[in-house]
Amino acid sequence: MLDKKYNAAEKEAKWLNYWKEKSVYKFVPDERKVYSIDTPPPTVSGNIHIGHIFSYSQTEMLARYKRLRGYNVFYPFGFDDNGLPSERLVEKEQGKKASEIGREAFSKLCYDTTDKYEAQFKELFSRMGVSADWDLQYKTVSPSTIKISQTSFLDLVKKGHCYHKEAPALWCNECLTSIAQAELETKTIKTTFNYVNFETVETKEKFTIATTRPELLPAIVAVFVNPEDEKHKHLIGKTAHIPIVDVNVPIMADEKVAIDKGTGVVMCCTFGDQTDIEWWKKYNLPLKNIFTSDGKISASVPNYGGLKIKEARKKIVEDLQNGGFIVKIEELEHEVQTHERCGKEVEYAVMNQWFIDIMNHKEDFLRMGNEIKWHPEHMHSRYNDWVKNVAWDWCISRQRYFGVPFPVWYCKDCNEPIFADVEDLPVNPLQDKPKVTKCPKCGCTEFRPETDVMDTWATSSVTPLINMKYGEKDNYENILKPMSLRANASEIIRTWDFYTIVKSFYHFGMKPWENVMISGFVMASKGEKISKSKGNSKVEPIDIVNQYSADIVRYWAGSGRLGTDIVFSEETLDRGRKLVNKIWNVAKFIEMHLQDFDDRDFQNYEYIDKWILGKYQEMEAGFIKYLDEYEVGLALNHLEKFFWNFCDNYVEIVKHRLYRPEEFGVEPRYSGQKTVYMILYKLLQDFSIFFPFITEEIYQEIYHKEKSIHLTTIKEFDFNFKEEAKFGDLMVEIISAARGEKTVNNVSLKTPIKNLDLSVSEELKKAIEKSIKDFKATLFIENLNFVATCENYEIKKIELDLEAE
RNA sequence: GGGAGUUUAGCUCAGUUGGUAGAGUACCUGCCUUACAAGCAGAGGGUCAUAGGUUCGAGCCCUAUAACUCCCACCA
Repeated sequence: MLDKKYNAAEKEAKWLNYWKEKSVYKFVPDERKVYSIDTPPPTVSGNIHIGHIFSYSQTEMLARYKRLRGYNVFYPFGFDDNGLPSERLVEKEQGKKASEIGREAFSKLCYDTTDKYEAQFKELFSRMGVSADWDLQYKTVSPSTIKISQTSFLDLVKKGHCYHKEAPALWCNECLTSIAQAELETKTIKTTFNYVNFETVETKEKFTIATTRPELLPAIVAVFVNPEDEKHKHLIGKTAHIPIVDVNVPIMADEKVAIDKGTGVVMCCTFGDQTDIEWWKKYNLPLKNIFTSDGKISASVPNYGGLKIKEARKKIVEDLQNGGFIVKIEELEHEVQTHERCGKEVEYAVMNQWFIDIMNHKEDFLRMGNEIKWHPEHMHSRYNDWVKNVAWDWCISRQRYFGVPFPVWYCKDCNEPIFADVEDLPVNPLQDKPKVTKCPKCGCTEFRPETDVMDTWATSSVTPLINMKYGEKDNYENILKPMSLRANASEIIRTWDFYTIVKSFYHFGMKPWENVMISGFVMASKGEKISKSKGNSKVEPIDIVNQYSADIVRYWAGSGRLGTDIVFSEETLDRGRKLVNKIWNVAKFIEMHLQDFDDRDFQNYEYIDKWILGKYQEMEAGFIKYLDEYEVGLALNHLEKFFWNFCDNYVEIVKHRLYRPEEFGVEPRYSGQKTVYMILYKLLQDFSIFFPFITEEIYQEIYHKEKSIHLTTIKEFDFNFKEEAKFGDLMVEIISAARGEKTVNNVSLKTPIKNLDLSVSEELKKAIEKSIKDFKATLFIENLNFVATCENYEIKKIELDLEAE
């Protein structure tokens, strides 16, 4: 028998253990159709917050739904531990920079630290009942994933989609590495707009340029004006003399210059922004690299060498002012590009980097996006916007330590890259030697290893390959190409989703997944995002789970609409608590009445039983429809509504029949038993998606002691009880009205009704007559009188027996 | 500047093809009812952001506007 009170902590621990022991969620290929999920490997950021629970829960529920629908669900779990996020975490914990710790020691610290946090993450996700097959767990720096990343890299090199080139790249002088466009975050900052006078060499004519970055004056290589600019076009072709740094540069024309922005005259520096790079390439301008990699002015720059960028800015402005070159200085708020990992402004640096070709295949990536179904659909436009706007090839090399090494050496003499053989992977060029003994190009016998490592996303973008054990003998390539579902939050559409599509297209010429499901964010309060830096997550996930139980926290996590932000809400948790409690109580009630029940074929249902069976069938159709659209929250809502109707109306009606067969008959009682037996079974299945623990407890107690509810499948009813569903609802309305009459008279619902006079339609009258005993018993009616006919129904008189009190 | 989303009861949110506006919660009232007082029954509470338009009829469709959120582009 079910316990009087449900002890969530105890039962949840028990079932976690049971599922693990019985390998309930283990993926074993068989004849069933596979539903495969490409789970986002969470970044091991050292900070687990409530948002993690939210974003993984909806996917988790979908996995459970697909399992109930008979799919063989492939549901792996991974951790994204390589790369800059982990490095920054370690630097923060150690209070030292990676460069101060040393490459090897630092890498070891990274491994230890990520292991520690991974264990915490895994613990939390397990506690939440995530039904992943933990045997499929991976991390993005293990030998096997390094091997896959390196294989992917070599494949792209071989196919000509990945190249090594000295080119300007985005540079973070806080993290001391190049970064990719996708890692940029715009930030509004306050700065000054400085109007500086230049003059032409030829005519000594003064003209003004406006700049926010005067420290770039030593890097100036040209001045541009718009060819249509009446005020300035006469300057074109002349030479500008730059004050302070005392150099002469050509004045050139380009239609990209906005006449009404600033003064309409722009200085081109190598490099201040992306337009500079464009012009540099287009007009073949010289290169003046004035920044060091750690954010200072190069020693070679007179007067300003060695200063930090901001210091140099201040000093140059002072010098310009002293020289009388400043016309005016305006306060300005503008947006700058910062590195999302550290928030510092980015610069540009010309270095040898590995790039993956993006620009030549944008059309293909858009086509891939079109072939994928996006849920919700409008998230597709975020992908499209990004692909259309991306302006750089993807720089995948990072001048960091903790990541996947490039399987590459270079010839010491001619710099020819020497690639490892695929069969030798994984390799670490810092420790391993190339197979060849001399450079195939120049014959030199000495090599230097590539010291850069790959970008985090270069590895995260091969999760489908990791899942399919790409390159191994017994791989899942044929069942996971493409995978069924990718699920993640909207913020990483441009990184994780995009790069994965890029790689899948280059490797296989096809989309990586059939469906993409995008979740919203958890907001700390309305309009305020939970973020690591703000530390505004008010609750610790594990505390919440301990306080409410995993099932109840899942109720909150599952209640949002797909793609819509959610606020952490105790009210929602309370609602979940009530629901779970109700499920327990009604199960107890049903179990009590099933003690002598044996399940056999039965057709002769009572009218009101047909009503609830018909209602269930209606509900189930909608429930399935929502879930097929990935709308987990709406499905839950829909199910919940039916459930309360079942408890408050159906159970109240049928209970008299269940308690008193001597009065209502043995077969009508059986009809009720069979009905609650079937409906509870289905409710448990449906709720098992959201509440895997309590449903398992009830299921095993009442229905099956040997098998997990999570291994059952849904079989839809094929009743035809539409009419009963309709007239039953009308009866419930009448019952409700009669209850209301008792309530307004401040009497208990048990108070007998001496006379109930109804005017009803012929059809409703028939329906009531068919369920007359149930109807009268529910309301404690002594005399039910049909006094007239009308369209639906009308309650003519309710006479309560107040004496009976 | 371009794009996307949101705006419905005090609060959190549903509202499928256009047909009298919904749930939960909170507040108020009553009821210990052979599962559940963590419950049950009931009441009040809304100019569906604003302004136009289409339509016999608009929360829903069209146009414009506003506020909030997000993405992209803007470093001269």
